[in-house]
Amino acid sequence: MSSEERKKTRVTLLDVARHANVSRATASLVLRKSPLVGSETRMRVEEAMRDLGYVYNIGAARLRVERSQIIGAIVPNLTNPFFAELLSGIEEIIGATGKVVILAKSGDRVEQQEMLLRRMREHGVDGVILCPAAHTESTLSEQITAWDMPVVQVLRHISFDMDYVGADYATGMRQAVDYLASLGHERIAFAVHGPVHSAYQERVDGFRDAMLSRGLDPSILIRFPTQLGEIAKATHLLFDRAIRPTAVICFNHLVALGLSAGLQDCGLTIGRDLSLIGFDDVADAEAIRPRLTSVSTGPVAIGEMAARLLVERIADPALPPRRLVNDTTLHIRQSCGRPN
Amino acid sequence: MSSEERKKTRVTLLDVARHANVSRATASLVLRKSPLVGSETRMRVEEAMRDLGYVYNIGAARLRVERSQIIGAIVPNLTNPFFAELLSGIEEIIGATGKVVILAKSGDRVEQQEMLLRRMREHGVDGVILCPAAHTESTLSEQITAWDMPVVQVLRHISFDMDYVGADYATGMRQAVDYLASLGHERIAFAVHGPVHSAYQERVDGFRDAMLSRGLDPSILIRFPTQLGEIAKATHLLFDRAIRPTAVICFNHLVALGLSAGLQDCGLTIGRDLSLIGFDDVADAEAIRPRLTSVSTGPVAIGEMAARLLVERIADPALPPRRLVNDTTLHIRQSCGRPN
DNA sequence: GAAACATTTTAGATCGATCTAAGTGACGTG
DNA sequence: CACGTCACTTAGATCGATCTAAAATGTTTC
Repeated sequence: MSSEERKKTRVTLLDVARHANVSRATASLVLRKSPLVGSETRMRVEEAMRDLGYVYNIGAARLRVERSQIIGAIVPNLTNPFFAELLSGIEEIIGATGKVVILAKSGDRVEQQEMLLRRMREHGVDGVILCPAAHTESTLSEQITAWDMPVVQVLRHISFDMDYVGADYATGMRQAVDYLASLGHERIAFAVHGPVHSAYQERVDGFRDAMLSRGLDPSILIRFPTQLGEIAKATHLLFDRAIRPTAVICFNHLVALGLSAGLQDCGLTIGRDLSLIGFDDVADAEAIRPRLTSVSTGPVAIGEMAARLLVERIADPALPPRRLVNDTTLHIRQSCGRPN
Repeated sequence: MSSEERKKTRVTLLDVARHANVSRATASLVLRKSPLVGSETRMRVEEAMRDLGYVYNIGAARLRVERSQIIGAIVPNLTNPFFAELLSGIEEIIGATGKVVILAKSGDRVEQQEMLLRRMREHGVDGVILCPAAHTESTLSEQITAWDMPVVQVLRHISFDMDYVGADYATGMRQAVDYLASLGHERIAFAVHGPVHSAYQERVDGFRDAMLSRGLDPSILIRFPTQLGEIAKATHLLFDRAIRPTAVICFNHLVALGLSAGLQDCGLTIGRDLSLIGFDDVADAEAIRPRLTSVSTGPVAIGEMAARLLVERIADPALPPRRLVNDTTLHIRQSCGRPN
């Protein structure tokens, strides 16, 4: 009993081998489904594994072979459903390839992100899917290549030397602007918030380009607070300017939800008094009434694409860097009408 | 150059030791901040680490010492913001202790969950935070103790032999029922959905008890579809019965969002024509108008509690199993009024 | 100057897998 | 019957850390 208890040691491949009357090497071959072992032997070993309740020790294997079967995912934030959906896509694909994903949030803080990258290297991850924290220096990319660690950037990019998967923000913006323009809107505001990063810049640029190409004034950029509750309270910012917009495009789903609530709080009717277009269309946004016309960027699909890209990158590190942008779709619902 | 290239081997502790003119053992002691090494030596070694860009290899260390610094988290689903917030709490605490979390979703499928548990064992996780898939057999708990793997159950429980952290669903239900009753409601429905599990049962039981103790009919249980969009479309189920409820308590935030949307689609005014109480109050629910009166269960806090419990459990596996329930709070907002 | 002691340092075994290179038999062939 | 082939099987080194037990060094004491 006491000797049983002290012998808390896990079942090892050697135990299996002994139990099956073969060598450690043969047992290892069975484990890796090598065609070299005879079928009778194979069966005996597999039975031994079952009998002893053997569990493969990836950590030990990894020491020899250069593959940990772990990949990392670093996102700014998890409470934002947009990133949660992204992660869901990542986990789906990575899990299907038999790997496992280590999750971490940077809080959009560069030092935290640095710490996480180091921690992941310590764990010997095979690669990382990184949504770079705002204000990440582009030199990070050089460090990463120096470490030769496969990395795919998602949603935001800091360098052209690494793979990137994101949404086609420019087209999304154009879809939104075109639609509003087609309804007759001319004074269109872009309601932004959060830190500046590539995706922010692309949306702002996309907005500007789309507006200019229609001959409209692209300068109505209004900056809102970070938190959902605060955004709703700050709705008045829309009306504080000399030129009052007749339509608003929202930076992301948080701004969309916030303004949708805030406008109703002001007693305004969305779609009649003011047109509103959302961005990023996460699942919960379906529940907003009036239904939000919105540009959908497909976070789950982006996560899946990023995961696939990373897997390919790990398989062949020599591949030239690729950039994938997911198409956006304008879902026309009820939050837009003609200007008045 | 070519010899440099082929020497792609990572910097090891032995390299550091040689560079600092000490033995591997000493370098290892420095790494672990042992007080045994002289300060001059320590500095020399630390400098060598910096010079060579040494990265600790946790995997190798783990082979000797029984600690992988990895914990697992298994949830049914990630696109549901409730679980995302839970995860955020978990990551926060685990990350702060220097560990790392492996994330996986079971899709509420028992076989998938089994596969994930095995995979995590293969990775040698120090423990797992598990939200058991619906229909998980309680025998799983025996297996887990046989593996002697520290596990904390969250939100749902299948066994009293393992730690558990959840919300105080019974009290939450009582708060909701009491509040509605105090407004004069007598025909209160409970709108449920999803698979049956302990948390489901606790809510249903809580509802029944609370209703009975007020002398009210506890039998108005209405079952809704799984998807948000479907729920809204199924709103009519509320009115299909002989006795028409004047108030509805929602099983979770999905049902709350769905019905909130569905009722507005029916042209009803929430709070006047029908009172609605939400459950689980996730961040995005703030954007619903009229503002949803809701029982908040605090997923982030639950995640944090679970993580702390797991850390303690890992430190002392002999601890008796504990059960923690997080208090619920009724947030009174605008979705309830007197019956008419 | 030897013994006793404290302070640092180290050689070598070890964890649990994989990989290389070599070793068995059994069988067919010239 | 020696030899090459084929189909398996295996001993032993190896990955990069930790740990034990012992050695080297310096200090004090008698």
